[in-house]
Amino acid sequence: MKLKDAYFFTLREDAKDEDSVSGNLLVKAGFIKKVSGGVYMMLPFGYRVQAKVEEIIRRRMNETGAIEVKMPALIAADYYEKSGRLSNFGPDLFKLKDRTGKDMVLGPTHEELFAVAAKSVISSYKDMPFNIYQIQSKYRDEPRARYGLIRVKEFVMKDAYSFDKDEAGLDVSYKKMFDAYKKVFDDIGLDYRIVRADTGMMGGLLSEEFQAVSEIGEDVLVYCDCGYSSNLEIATRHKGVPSTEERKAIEEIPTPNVRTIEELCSFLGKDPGDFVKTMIYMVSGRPCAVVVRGNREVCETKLKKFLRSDDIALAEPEIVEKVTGARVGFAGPVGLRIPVILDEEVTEMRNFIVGANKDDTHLINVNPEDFKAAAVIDLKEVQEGDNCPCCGQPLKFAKGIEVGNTFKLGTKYSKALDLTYLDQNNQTQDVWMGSYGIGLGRTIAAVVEQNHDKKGILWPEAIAPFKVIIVLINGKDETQAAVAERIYNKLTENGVEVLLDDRDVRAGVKFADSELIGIPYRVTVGRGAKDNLVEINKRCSDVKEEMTVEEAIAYLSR
RNA sequence: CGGGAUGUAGCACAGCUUGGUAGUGCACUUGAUUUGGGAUCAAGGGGUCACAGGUUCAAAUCCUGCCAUCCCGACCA
Repeated sequence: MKLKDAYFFTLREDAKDEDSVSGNLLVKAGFIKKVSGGVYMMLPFGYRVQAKVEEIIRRRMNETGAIEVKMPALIAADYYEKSGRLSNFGPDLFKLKDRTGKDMVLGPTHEELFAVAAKSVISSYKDMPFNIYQIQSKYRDEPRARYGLIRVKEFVMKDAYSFDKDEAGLDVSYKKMFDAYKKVFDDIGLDYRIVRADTGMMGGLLSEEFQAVSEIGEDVLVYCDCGYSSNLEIATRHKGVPSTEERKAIEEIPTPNVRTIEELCSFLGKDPGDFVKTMIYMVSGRPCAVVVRGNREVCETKLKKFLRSDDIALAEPEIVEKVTGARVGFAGPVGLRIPVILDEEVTEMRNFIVGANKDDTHLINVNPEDFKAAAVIDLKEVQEGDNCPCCGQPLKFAKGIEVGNTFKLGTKYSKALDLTYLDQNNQTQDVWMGSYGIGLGRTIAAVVEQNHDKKGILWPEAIAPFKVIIVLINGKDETQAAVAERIYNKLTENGVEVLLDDRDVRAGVKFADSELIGIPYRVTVGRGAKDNLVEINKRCSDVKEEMTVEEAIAYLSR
């Protein structure tokens, strides 16, 4: 591509409405342009990068034997009604009507249609396994779009679905996809980590996330040198050592207007870890107390899983008062008449402090024997430094951007969608499904988050929009122009993707733009041209190397 | 959905408190001088001041409404 007559622009100033480094750089460098909140145009260079990512994914998918299809984005709502997801997705789903009033949705993900597609081919156990996938736009009405391409309302996703006759088959299909995903992200050159994740209420068997390590990541990754790796939502810790402290007599103490753990700590001169806090939740309309150590957070994912309900929320103050008989801030497990779910860590504690279910009052020297727990489970979030459940070493935390997810769905899904086959014994069986997604825009944004400097983007060669940019210093100098043209033609002939900056602007502008857009190799054609010499430098280093035109062509054609 | 901030030329902003009919930098056009790290000088073009009402002789400015964008929150007792 020659820049002079191309559709190309960059911005000199930061975009005022982009909050992330990647969003800002992609906008400044002219790769994307915001249309409205969470909706972007893909401009030529951005589109080229996306095409590169697509090709890498396509190659790795096809290697596994997966076959590409393309589903519509506009889908009759019936399909989602049947699967129960119309309500499940709730407000995140884009809903619309056609002119006859028929309800339609813009697909947020495509299990339904893929199941429909699979039905056409599956009737016998002999019809499996197979895997079909697509690269297509998804629509989700995010409550808050942000971070450039990272959280958007319309995005391109690769989604694949595997169909097997039994669990062993699913394991094989899953492993294939899992390995292919590693190759995809290795090819792209992303720094990522694979973590176990919650399977959610759709009832899968296993979910693993591919997380690009990044400070702006919205997920917390918990890991250990021993190999343990998990999303915070389901991470656990190694059990602690029970306290051997002698039991003391329970005692009521006045704590006027002390409502928060922090206030209580300064009031009593204790640490949050000396307290046990009690939170009143509403679970499908019924109150329930959740009890964890004072310096801990409740993990709602774990709670939901235990309660087998998605419908949980902290109770309103009025309910808390009704249930505990005290204002918010003084709830405790002793004497409560609602079910108490206790975090296992509390059973290791002795003589702790809890709310007394009485205004301005707490109890000290409380022990687990002093109240009844309906259940004792792990329902807290782990913290950095907690002991690894596998090896006991301190756990480490990192933040990640979820760029891919692999999912063993099992049969629950096919049951809901009535996807069955006949086995060797002429018995109807459920199909075992897996689903696998990669967010293209997120992947691109994550690459930029991980690969940039003050001057701009540093694309890994695998997904750079061009491999080489030729900076023609003075286009009016016929020798320079001829040399640049010769290199451009020769490289193009050799199959190298090359960009020629033949614009009639000053050299400084061309240098700055070449760095902003992050092309891996730059050829500078300037004063050396008359001696058949050019300069080469890599975007990722400051070293300039002078060589002859022929040497440069050979070097860049490798 | 709750709280906050912002909407003025293609981009980034000033002007608003104290109403008097719009400005700066970059970009753009023309000319000259420049020409290996975002040039200089000169002369220009471009804005129903987000939108809709209201107050006023007069509104970018004050009032009301509305839309959009961004931030924070949307669970810690």
